Amino acid sequence: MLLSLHKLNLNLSPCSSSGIYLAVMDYSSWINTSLDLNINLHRVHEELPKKQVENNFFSLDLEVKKSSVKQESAGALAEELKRVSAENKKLTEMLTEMCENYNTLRSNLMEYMRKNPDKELSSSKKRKSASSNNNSTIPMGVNGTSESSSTDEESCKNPKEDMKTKISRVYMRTEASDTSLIVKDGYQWRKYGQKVTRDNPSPRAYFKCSFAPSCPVKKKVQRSVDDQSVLVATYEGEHNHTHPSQMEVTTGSNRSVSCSASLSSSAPTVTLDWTKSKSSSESKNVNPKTESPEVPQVLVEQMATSLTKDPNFRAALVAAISGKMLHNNN
DNA sequence: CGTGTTTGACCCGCGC
DNA sequence: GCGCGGGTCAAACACG
Repeated sequence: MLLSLHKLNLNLSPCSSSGIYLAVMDYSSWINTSLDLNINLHRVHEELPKKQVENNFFSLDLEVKKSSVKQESAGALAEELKRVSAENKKLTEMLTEMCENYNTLRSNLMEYMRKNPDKELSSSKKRKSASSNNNSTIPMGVNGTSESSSTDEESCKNPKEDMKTKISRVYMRTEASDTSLIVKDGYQWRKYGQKVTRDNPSPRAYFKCSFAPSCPVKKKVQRSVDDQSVLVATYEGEHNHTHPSQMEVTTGSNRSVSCSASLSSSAPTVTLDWTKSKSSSESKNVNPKTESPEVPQVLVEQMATSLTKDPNFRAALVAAISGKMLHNNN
């Protein structure tokens, strides 16, 4: 079980801002996965002698080794370890399969979107000269993040540019008290300006992709004039580079999970950054691996909270770690 | 010291 | 031509 926990290295990476819906879908599936894992964890927890497990975990000084564990119970533990390892292997395989399915689905979706880029545009073209803050219908996603179709209201002002740059808009619900204009989309942005516009008391922040000038993408982030808890991010252009988290994966670096070095690398990796605190500055999260970029922060925190609050999960973690220790001591 | 943010100044398009 | 407003620049500043 410990092994599978270590292998949880979430790779949800929409290639562009238009992938946020996808990320939401994926994440819900991962929630289900975690629930399954919890169920299994619970079983492990029940089947292991809790008291002994906790002793093993909290006394790190080889007392465990010296303690008078009878050979019978040691044998039972070894058997249990074997069983848990098998279960872990099975879970890892399930996880692998799930990730493969996810990747297949995602690539299919990307392919479809690439082949049908005009379908959404055509509908928006019917709208005529909407106001610059058209919030009449804000589609909210599961996690409060959503995206409207690419708008052409800017193209009315600048038709030439619209031929080259793709403009999309993303709405993201945040805490109204949160004054930071941060939209976590996974990419790294460099803020280059901020303005208070006439039609909205909230300041508008201007960002460039940190890969600029090679990557021409810009984004503007401003709170909705109607609902201060909604951030409106307007993206201009398309990234001409891979997603930072994908780059991490492709380069094969794996720095995030300290205990995973000894594990086989066949399984997909999921990184849930539980240590990440609310940062006041998006760009300070320079480590794309720990950023869990396209994963909504709230969701991550909820998952982390639910897991860490779950006594079964904690006990199972204790069991797994102590099991590992025992295994190493043998 | 390098990198990113802040913020006032500047540029430019648009309407009058 | 002038003023307004949105967008960008770049020096100063903050931070690790």
